Amino acid sequence: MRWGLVPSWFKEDDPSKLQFNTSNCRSDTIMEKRSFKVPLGKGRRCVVLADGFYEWQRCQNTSHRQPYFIYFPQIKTEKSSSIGAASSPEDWEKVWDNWRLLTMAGIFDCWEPPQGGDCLYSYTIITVDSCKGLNDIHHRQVILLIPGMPAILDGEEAVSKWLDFGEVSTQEALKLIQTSENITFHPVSTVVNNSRNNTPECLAPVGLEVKKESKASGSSQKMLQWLATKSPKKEDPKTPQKAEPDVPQWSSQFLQKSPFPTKRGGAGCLERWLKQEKEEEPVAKRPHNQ
DNA sequence: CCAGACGTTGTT
DNA sequence: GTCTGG
DNA sequence: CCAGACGTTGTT
DNA sequence: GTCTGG
Repeated sequence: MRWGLVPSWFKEDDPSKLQFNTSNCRSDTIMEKRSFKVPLGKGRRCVVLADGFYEWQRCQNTSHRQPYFIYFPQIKTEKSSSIGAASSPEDWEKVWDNWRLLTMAGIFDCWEPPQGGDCLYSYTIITVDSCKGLNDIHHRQVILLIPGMPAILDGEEAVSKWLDFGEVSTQEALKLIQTSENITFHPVSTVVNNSRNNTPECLAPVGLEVKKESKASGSSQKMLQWLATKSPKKEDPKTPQKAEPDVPQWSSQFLQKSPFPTKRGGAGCLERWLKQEKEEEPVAKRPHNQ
């Protein structure tokens, strides 16, 4: 699925021409936004998985912005109870082996290219007010981190309910969209500032940097080396596929032939349902008072 | 009725 | 200053 | 969010 | 496609 919801009514021939941001969806106005309310009413709810996400702290009197990696608290290891610059590479290995992925609530839609072709599935991530923990005290310093954060579905039950469009009405599902306090974070290098950088260094803990880019120090150095060699790959660093001779408007990476392979009927049923835009839905009529 | 938007982040 | 690409 | 482009002619 | 603004 493509990040950035492309509404089903979008008229252009290339989804990249969408002239407004749909990467996120404010939970407080979700029912008054055409681009989100309609697919939500059709039960098009999804869950977005990620190791975590980044936020930048605005510092007073400087243009420097400190990035943080934010994620679910992880299972404790015998040696350390938290992840930080002091953690050893060994601890990190165990943590990564059992990493609990962040589960964020999203809404998706299906877009049929006007010129024909497979439907494009795309999604938006719902945002909520930031939690206390992200505006809290850290290293004796008050850090005012962020005003908003993604809506986190904490636990299997919340995830299941959010996905169960048949049994859980939009009204009920929206009750799952609230600020979660079950989150932790640590500062990371400004290497993450450039989105072209996609290396383990992006999420490695660092001491709060002071001025210029200081080299990673001591244990941090060792850990980075470990991350570079043994950590799970975040993406294939290989060269991008060379362009096809006759690829039309958008990159083929955004097109899926069949997001739900018709294996044993069940998925095919969902696939069929996804394409039926005119059918009455089994979901209760949406409420207007949230 | 028609025309035009349809959205979020953040803000010196 | 504003928009696109990642 | 941040980084980086923002443009046209014509082509080594 | 659906809603808002004029």
